[in-house]
Amino acid sequence: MPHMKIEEEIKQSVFKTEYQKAYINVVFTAGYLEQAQAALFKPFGITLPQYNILRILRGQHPKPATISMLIERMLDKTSNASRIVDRLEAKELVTRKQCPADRRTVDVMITEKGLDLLKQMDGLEGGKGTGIMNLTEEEATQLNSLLDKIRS
Amino acid sequence: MPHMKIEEEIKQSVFKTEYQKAYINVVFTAGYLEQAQAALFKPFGITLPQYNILRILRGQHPKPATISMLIERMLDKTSNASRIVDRLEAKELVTRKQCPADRRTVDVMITEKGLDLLKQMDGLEGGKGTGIMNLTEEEATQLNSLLDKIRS
DNA sequence: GCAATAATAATGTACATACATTTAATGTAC
DNA sequence: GTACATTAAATGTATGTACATTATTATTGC
Repeated sequence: MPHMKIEEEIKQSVFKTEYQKAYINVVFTAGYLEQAQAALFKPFGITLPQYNILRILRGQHPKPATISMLIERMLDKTSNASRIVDRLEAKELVTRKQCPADRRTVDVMITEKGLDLLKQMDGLEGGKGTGIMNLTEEEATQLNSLLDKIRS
Repeated sequence: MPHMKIEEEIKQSVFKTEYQKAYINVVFTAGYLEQAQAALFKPFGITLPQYNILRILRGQHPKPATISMLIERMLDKTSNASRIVDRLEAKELVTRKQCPADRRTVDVMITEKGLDLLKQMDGLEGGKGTGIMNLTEEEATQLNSLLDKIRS
C-alpha cells in the first residue's frame, strides 16, 4: 500500500513543474481515498454512489425525492441516478413509484432496511480511516482553501 | 460550470469537520480536473488512461513494453491494461505481438501514428487549462506536501 | 384547444474500474 | 521429467461515468 511521495508512487522520474505534480497528485490522492473508502464499504454491500444516494434520501425521509433532485445533490452531477436507484431498489433499500401529481417524475424513498443499513454505516462518514486524518485541522483548512482556489 | 466553494457545489448544508470537508473536496476537485482534461482530450479521440499508456510507450520507444510493465507504471495500478491496449490497437496507435523469449508476455509498441498523435497532444500535459494554474507556484508546492501527507 | 417546446426519467453504447476466474507458459521441487 | 506452483495476459461480471437518444408527460404560445 502507498506510503510514498507522488514521484515514487507512479515511478515517473521528475515532474516538469509543481503544477504538473500538483495536478497528478490531486487525481492520484482522490483515487487513493476512494479506494480506501471502497474497502470500508465493501462489508456493507453498497458502493459510494449508492451510499451517497441513500444519505440524500435519509435527509428527505419520510418525504420522497425525485430522480432530478438526486442528480442535483449528487457529487457527480452527470452520473446516472436512474441506474443507481435501480440497484438500490433491487436490494430493497429504496422504493420507487410514479408520482401522481406529476406523472413524469418518480417518488424515490428509503426503506426501513435502507435506514438500518445507514445506521450501521454511520461512523464511516467523511473519510475517517482513509488517511485524511493524517492532517492537522489547520492543514485540512489550508487544503480546503487551495482546492477551492483550483476550482475558482 | 463550477466556480464555488465546496459547500455550494454540492448543496450540503454544513460539513461536520474540516476533515470531512477536505475529504470530499479532494475527491470532488479530482473529478473537476479530470472532467476538464477529458474535454481537452476529446478532439483527439483518446481517453486519459489511453493517453497515459501511450506516454509510457513513448518513453520506452523503440523498445517494447509488456502489459505488466504498463500496469506497474500506470497511475491506477489495478486498472485493466489489456483492454485499454485493445482499444489503442483498434485505433492503430500501438502494435501487440507475442514475445518470442517469454511466450506468456506480449510486446506492446507505439506506432508512428501513435507518436504523431502524442506530438499533437504535447502541451495538454500536466493539467494546463484545467484550473491547476490558478495556484501560485508556492501554493502548488504547499498542496503537494499536504496531499503527500494524506497518503503517508 | 392544439401544436410546439421543455422537462423528466429511462435506455443504449462506449469506456473504465474492481474483482474473480481462466488459459497458457514458465519455473521449481522432487 | 513430471507434478505443482507461479506468472502473464486475457476474459467475465458487476458497477459506474459520459454522452446521446427516446418515451412520456407538462407547459407554453398562439
